[in-house]
Amino acid sequence: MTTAVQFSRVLRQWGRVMIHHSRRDFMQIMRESGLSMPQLSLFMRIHHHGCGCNVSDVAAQLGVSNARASQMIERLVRQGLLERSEDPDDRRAKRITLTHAGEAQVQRVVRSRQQWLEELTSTLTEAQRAQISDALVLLTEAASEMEGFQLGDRK
Amino acid sequence: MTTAVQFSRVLRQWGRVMIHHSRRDFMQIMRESGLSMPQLSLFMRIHHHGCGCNVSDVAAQLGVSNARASQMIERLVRQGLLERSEDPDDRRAKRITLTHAGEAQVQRVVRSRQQWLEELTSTLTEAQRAQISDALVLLTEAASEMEGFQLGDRK
DNA sequence: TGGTAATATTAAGTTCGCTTAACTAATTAG
DNA sequence: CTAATTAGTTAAGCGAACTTAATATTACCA
Repeated sequence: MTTAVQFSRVLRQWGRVMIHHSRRDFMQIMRESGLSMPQLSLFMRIHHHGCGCNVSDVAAQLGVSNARASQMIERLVRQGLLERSEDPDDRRAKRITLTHAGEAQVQRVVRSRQQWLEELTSTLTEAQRAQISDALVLLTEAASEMEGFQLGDRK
Repeated sequence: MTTAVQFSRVLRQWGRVMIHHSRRDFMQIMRESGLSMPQLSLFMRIHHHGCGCNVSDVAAQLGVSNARASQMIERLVRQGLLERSEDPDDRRAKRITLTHAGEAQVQRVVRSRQQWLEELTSTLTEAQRAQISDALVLLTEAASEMEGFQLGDRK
């Protein structure tokens, strides 16, 4: 018998494990790269958002004034992690993109998560993987339907 | 057929959904309670750690000097969120614990996560729950074995 | 027992994050 | 075409975060 309470406890436990790891890796990379939490988060956002945010977008994402966003971007541009180019459609605006070096930082985060999950994968049998995979698809779809969370199959 | 690559992609997707929510709720509560990220994180740590950390523990957890930890704690004690008492075993040290009000802040975070998961639970059938539950137990145990992550069945 | 190490706090000073305000340049509206 | 708006940058300044150094108290050790 699986009561709703038991079920949600199992969900929470797995969530704890995931978040614990994710957080630890993230902070590790923060330290190693010398980037702050908002900075690295910003990189992840730009990466996932795809292409060009402008300065105002960045400010809104970070919950910060336009002036501050401009200052942060300025510093990161000087460090060679971000690139600032004119928006051809509106010459007042700037397109903010990751440089090769900036993208590399994002990849460190992505890879660290991937690595842990793949280690985990390797400890499971084929049958277990199939079972878990089906279950997680169910869950993810349920969550997605619950509030239109953007899944997106980005690469 | 479930290849390792496919499997780990499914895992990542669910992870993304979880972390996205967890993060959003956390920041919401930060804003509402007027606590900073390190402060609220600290509360979660103290809560999960069980009983009394001392000042040095807090400093280590936060990656900060002892002096700074002492200052932060001082402020939170004044706000009535933390309690500072003498360690009977070592009278140099102080035991840092959450007050009722501090624990209440932790509970806001805990409940917000719980609530989302329970909403999710309610959209699933009994059979689906059982299936997912089994799968997550497998996963959590695998992760636990992989590196002795402390599960702990607190309450 | 006397000296050294550990724990916590306080003081002083520095750095950093962030905001408001003023300014420039490009766009849109009347 | 002029006026108003919008995007971004720069400057000035406040306050919080953090550090080092000094101090007090307690524990350990030889």
